Amino acid sequence: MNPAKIRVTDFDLRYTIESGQPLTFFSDYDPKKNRLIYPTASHLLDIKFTGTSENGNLLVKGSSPAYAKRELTKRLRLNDDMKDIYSRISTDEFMANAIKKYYGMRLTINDPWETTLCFIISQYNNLKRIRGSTRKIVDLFGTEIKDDEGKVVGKRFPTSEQMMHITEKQLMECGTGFRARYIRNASEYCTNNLDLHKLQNKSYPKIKEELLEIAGVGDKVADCIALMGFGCLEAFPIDVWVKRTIERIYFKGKEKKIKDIHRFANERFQNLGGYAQQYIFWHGMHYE
DNA sequence: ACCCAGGCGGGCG
DNA sequence: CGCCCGCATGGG
Repeated sequence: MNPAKIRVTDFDLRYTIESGQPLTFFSDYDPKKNRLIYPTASHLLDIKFTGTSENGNLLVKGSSPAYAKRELTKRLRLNDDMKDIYSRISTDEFMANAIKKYYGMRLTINDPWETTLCFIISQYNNLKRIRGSTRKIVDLFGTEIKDDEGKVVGKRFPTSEQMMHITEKQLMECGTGFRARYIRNASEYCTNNLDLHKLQNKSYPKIKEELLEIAGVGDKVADCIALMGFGCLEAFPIDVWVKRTIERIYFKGKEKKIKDIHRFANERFQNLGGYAQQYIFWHGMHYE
């Protein structure tokens, strides 16, 4: 089958993949070739980027062109008008620099359950270890993905129901530490009490409210899931890097409460807090 | 050796 | 309520 060719503008595959979103944790990316192997629910997509961040193409193998286009348009938020978004979140020199440095970095939309797991694992953790743990879970317990000839080409994330049967000890062996208990609980809860897919078209406050019912999911993780699992651009997750960076840039290094930072971000970035946050996080983390 | 990481729940005042 | 603490584990 011919590869799908998708025109993209204001898009950078590398920054999008590497910027600490769930995609980072369970797909294979080769920066030299600018090529991504990405497991969706049913296919293993082989994605190659050519061109520049202003004007490029995605060449996608591994599925029909129609599927590839539909899936990636959603997952990589290809319909976002980045020029408009940038003009609205570029409120000062720091934001302008962040946008310039990581031009084309998109938010992504990931499977809600995968997103939930990734961000439960993320708490009080670092990117390298989050990646290691999630990959190990997929390797050990994931579902096989087959191509048209029935050949196994990769694995995808286990469902909550599949994960319900993984013991705490097995989860600990994946390096999840004290989060193993939360993972077990979330697997049960999202199998028996909360169907994440039914939150799909709900409002951000409603989605967050429901997510907070999962033991092991707090304010920050719920915002991450709302943003990267459900696409709520008004969510503004505040982790240590975002907090630290905002205090440094906008409050002369003075410590602020999470609540105050939420208020600040709401006033400044309005319903595009999620995008602003992604640039603050990634640029702030690599600052100096 | 020591400190920290895309935080959270529980316990205490 | 707000604040403080412990939590597993590997890398700097």
